[in-house]
Order: sequence, then C-alpha cells, then structure tokens
Amino acid sequence: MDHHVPAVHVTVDEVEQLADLFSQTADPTRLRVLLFLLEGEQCVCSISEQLDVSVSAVSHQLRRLRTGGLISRRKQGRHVYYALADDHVRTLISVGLEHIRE
Amino acid sequence: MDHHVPAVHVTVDEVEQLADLFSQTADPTRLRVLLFLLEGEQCVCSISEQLDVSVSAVSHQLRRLRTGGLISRRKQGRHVYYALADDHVRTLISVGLEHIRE
DNA sequence: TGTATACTTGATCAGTTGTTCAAGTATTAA
DNA sequence: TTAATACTTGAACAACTGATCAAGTATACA
Repeated sequence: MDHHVPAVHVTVDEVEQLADLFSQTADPTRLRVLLFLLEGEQCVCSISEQLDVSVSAVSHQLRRLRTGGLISRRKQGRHVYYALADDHVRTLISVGLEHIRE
Repeated sequence: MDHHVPAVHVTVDEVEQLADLFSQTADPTRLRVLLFLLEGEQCVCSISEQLDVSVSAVSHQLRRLRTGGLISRRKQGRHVYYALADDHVRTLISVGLEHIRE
C-alpha cells in the first residue's frame, strides 16, 4: 500500500445489514418522513399531510422504517406517534448532504 | 418545540439526490465494491475476483457508481482502475457501521 | 350502542433493479 | 495479422419495490 489506510473489517452479515440500512434512506418518501421526524415526534396523519402522501402509503413506509430500527412508535389515544430511534439518522443525512452539496 | 433542534433545510431536488446517493450503497454488491476500494484503487478483474462476481456484473455496477459520482476511473493499458472519488464514502460507511453495531 | 377518527394490513400491479448472456470494443503480444 | 486479455454494452428476465385500493382493527365520543 502506498498510503496508510486504516483497514475496515466488515463481515458478510454486516454487509447485508448495511445495505438494508441504506435501503431505508434510499427512497424519497421514507427520506422525507425521516427529515420531517428530525423536527420531532409526529403522528401518522401529520406526516401524511406534510408529505402529501396517502395515510396508507405512509403507514406502509413507517412499518418498514420501524422494522429497520430507524424509528420508534408510541400510541396515545387514537393517534400513533413516530420518532427517530436515535441520532444516527441525523448524522447519516448530514454526511449525505455534505456529499451532494460538495 | 420542547428541545432545541437545529433545523435541516432540504430542497425537493436535494431529497432526490440524497435518495439516489443512498441507493448506491443500498446494494450488497456495490457496497462490497466500495468496501474493497477503501483499500485503494483496483482494476475490474481484481474486483470481480475478490467479490466472486462476474466481470460483466461488476462492470455494470461500476458504471452505476461512476455515474453517481462515488468512484473515478483511470485507464492504463488493457486495465481500467477504479477508485473512490472522495472520502465521503468512507464516512458514510463508518456512520452506517456505527449504527448497526450499536 | 352506533358512528367517526386514526391507523393498519393484504392483495394487486406497474415500474424498477440486478444478474446473465451474447456480442461488442480496445489494447497488447506473438 | 491473428489471438488473447480486459473491459463494456444492450437485451432479456426474474425478483423486488412502492403506491393504491378495499377491508380490517382500535380508540374516542355522543
């Protein structure tokens, strides 16, 4: 090696998990959901209204994001509130934005 | 707002670009290509051999990554060498790994 | 109890994705 | 020139994805 490059050890299983993580942020609708959740916890109807996407479509995507561990769920009365599971999403989006904005 | 959360301003066009960026890292094969390129510039046949994926399949994915601006290309004789375009990929993967490894 | 609101779920289906295969170009060496 | 190596390209096709629609569950309220 000409330059000293720190080695990155990634198992086969981790590659799959990584690809799955990036798949979740690879869809514009899901990305918009996550961007909206950066502002704080939101219920399904708010997300639907904000993104101008049907409640059903939003619900399907929220399920995907929840299964993927990116968001958490809280029920209160008739409403279901979703929130970012941790701060990794914010970091991921920041790094992505840095890249496309050069 | 209860907590002070720094606002993230993202245009409609940037959402598409972001989704496209994450789409590139959302496929296991492309991810493995990028991980291998973290070790330095590599020719197509090396990548094909390392990943145990056909030269054609690798070439198709390299084209995708190049169009997406994640890697660069250099021809030398019969060989074509690919390398990471910048260090954002490394950061993106690091953040992703941090997330899945908790 | 009945009705409205809030959300979920499964099926369907058009559009997209990734691999394979066959045929191509480009460079090198005999 | 011929042959081999290194890579690219386009078509084909199975697998996957995301929105829609219709029907469901759950909670609140009159």
